[in-house]
Amino acid sequence: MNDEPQLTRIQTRNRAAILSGGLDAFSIAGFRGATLDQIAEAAGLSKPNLLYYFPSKDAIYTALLEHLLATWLDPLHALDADGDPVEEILAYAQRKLVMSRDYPRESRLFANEILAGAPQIGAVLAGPLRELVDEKAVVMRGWMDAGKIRRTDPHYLIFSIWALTQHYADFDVQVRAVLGQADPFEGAGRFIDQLYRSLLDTAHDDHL
Amino acid sequence: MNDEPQLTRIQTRNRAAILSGGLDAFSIAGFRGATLDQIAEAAGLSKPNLLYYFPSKDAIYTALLEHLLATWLDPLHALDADGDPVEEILAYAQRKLVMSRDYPRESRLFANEILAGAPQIGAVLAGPLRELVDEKAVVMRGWMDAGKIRRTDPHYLIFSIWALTQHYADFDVQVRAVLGQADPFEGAGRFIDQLYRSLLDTAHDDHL
DNA sequence: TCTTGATTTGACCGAACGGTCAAACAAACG
DNA sequence: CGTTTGTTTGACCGTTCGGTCAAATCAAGA
Repeated sequence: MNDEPQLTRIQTRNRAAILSGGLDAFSIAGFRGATLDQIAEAAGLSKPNLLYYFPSKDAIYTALLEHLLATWLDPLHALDADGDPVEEILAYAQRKLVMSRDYPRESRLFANEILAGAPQIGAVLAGPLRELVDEKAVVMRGWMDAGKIRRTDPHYLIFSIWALTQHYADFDVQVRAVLGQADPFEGAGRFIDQLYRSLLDTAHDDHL
Repeated sequence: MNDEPQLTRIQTRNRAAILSGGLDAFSIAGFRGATLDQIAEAAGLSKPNLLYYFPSKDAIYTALLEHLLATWLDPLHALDADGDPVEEILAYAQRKLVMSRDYPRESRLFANEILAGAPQIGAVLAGPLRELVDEKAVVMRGWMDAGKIRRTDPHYLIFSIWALTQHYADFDVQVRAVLGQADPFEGAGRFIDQLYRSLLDTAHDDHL
């Protein structure tokens, strides 16, 4: 049942350090561009010691992707069919934006994997991810049929939320270069709110 | 004046093949992840022959980025302060989307460079790009002051267009995995149109 | 035709790569 | 304390990396 039966303190500490170092390296340079020496230095370990805890570079990368995927879809999962439609979608977008703010390395790791053609997680995209998206698309279509939000394509709506929120993690360097020093996430949150409210709210144009 | 005074047919053909092969390799794996052997094979040349036309891996990468930057900002440049505000912004978004459809490798090359921290084009982002964005933000603010489009933050509006359009090039694999086989760009164009029309149009809620 | 310059390549270089291994070292526990 | 298990590392291996070079080949004009 339990994959990791007993871990010593040292194992827990060093495995975490390796995963953090690997996240640093892979999220910047991708799988092929990152090196074990970089990861070892970031983790504060020697390269052979690193390979004492993980059998290969691949294993570190796979562990990171698995851990990522385990939480990456939570915000969409939490979209509640019984909640207020506009507020549910807005809250989903805000959750995704918070993830971009708090876990930018994870977002960039994901982006690098997709850019490389999703060699590791391609099956997840075409399987569980697609099913989840389709399920939530049905929910949204129900809201549209009920006249609670304006009619639009639910799949592209979800894509737009992914794009808008992950942009602030993946293209952080560009955003900050254009905006100057300020923290972009507050303004981004406000804009995204306004954008989807004006798209989804039926109060504005329908029965006035 | 002219950087490349005379190029033989062979030089023209082989330089183009190398740049295309480099674009393939760098856009998938990033600068560090791509190898000269990959580029040489994609270009149909031997590695030493490749280095006869370009002095180094860096030179290929730099040439690609320079060529990219020369055209990357054209769609935003074309945003006309004297045109119809809503249609200008919509047309800009559509131009960017067409670039994602027709030049996905260039978009992914750019994405990889930014993800890596923009080591080569950081100065361009903080310089010419920022100035261009600020200039167009002033134009948009003028439109808002004149009541021609709804008031919002011009910088985040531009970011949102970048995010929404480049997403379909950079995350193409993911989009196609979720949608199935279909071509995503037609639907994306429709959605983006609807999205920005509902955000920007003042006809709906203001003076009704 | 011959010659000259442009092009191509096999062989090679030192460095960096992912990974191995035996030996040294530290921690826990009786 | 000694022993046993867990941990760390220096030295090393084969491969791949970016890049070099002299020699071979090709193209084109006199």
